[in-house]
Amino acid sequence: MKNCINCHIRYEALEVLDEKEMQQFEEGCTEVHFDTGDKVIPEGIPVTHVVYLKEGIVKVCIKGRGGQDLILKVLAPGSFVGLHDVFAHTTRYCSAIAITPVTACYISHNVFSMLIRSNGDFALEVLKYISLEEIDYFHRFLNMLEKQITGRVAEMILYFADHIFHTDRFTLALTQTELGNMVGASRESVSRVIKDLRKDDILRWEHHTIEILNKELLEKISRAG
Amino acid sequence: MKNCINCHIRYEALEVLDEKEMQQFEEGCTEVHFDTGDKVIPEGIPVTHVVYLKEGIVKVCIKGRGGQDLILKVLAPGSFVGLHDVFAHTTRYCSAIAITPVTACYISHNVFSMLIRSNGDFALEVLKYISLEEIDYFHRFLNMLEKQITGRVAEMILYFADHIFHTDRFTLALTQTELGNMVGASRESVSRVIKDLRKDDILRWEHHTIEILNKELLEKISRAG
DNA sequence: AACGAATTGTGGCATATATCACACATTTTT
DNA sequence: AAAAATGTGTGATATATGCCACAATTCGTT
Repeated sequence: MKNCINCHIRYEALEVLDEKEMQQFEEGCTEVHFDTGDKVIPEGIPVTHVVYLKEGIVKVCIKGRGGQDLILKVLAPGSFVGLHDVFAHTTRYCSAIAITPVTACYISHNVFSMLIRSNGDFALEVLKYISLEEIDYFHRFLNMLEKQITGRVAEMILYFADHIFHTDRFTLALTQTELGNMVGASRESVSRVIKDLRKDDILRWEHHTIEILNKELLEKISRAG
Repeated sequence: MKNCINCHIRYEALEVLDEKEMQQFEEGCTEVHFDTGDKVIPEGIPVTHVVYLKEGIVKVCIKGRGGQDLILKVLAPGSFVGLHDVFAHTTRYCSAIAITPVTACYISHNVFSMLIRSNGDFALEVLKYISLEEIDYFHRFLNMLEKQITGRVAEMILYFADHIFHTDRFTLALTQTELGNMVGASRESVSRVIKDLRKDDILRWEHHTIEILNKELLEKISRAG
């Protein structure tokens, strides 16, 4: 099972590792399975491992006041989960919850740091990963500020289709309350936007299965805000 | 002038460099001066240098639609300016503008990358810097979402006092329109909040000089939102 | 000093969205 | 299968904040 060398979903930056380093990586790596709803990373625990998402979808959350979470991001396979926490603190700032069955690789923090120390190209790749992620958050930030809810919801749906599921028909195990937490809106507002999108035949939305019927228009709505 | 070894505002992670590396760093480093309003980093230009803020204050912006900028952050001396851009892209995603006279160190991108490659501890320090910055943005993100404008403005003022100027009386060369761009509010709303804070003797605000008169209450307002 | 340009203060109005409320549907538990 | 819990749809109402407008002030330039 533990076979990073032949893993085809593995982090592409591993290419820069030589054979011996790859072996060290593999030895520090453990595959873990989670069911839907499980905490892949609980909030506040000590950072001991780098978590890499191999299969399934997770949501990354931070706690607001009033106990309600903000969903920072939804991650698809091939992403690190909360990598920033590894270098920043000794405890976890973000939590991550599986919203489908998940297979994750837990890579020992020590091994990961050692590889960064010993292989400069690997260090640069990790820096690139975190930097791109940060810039990605700027995008979200900006979008939340300058668009109103219709546009934000439209963009979110497109994000799921294009970046997470890679298809225009997918099943999303998130409640409307959670979707609200993702775009900074109330559950009711999200519901109303979806109603309109359905009414105009832009979307099919049954239970948790979503299908984009008129992508062009949805993109237009997203852009217009 | 160019004397990183004895520079006392220098990035603390430079401690991990040995003498030879420090010398390489110094050789790749150029001090540059800017007047208020100058672009320390113009948007969209190729990334050639790491920029370190030695003296003065800069604002970091990204362009929204409609041409109006969002101010991502205001930086105090001892910070890197747009470090994420260095590793993420080949061109600048963010711009940075001096809001006081500024002295910045331009460190050749090549030298910086070389040091990351050759000194693993340095690489880890840089990773830590970027990670902490990213988490800091999560804070701002969350605050904007769950607080309303009064709380956001209060928090912004406290941020300036505590993290940028390190005193409760300071001169801030930003217009209210810009303050609005920082907290995601209109110029008028910012103006009204300031009016109230002045009326209640929490703040003195003359021209661009701000003095916090009742910090306890201001903190309470910031927390309450 | 003097003019125009930019910034700020404030009122009134419009509106997007939160909040409350409750019916209905759906899923989970017993 | 019944009951309980959870999630969803949708109306009514309240409100924070944006937008427009105009006066007052400050700033910058000649």
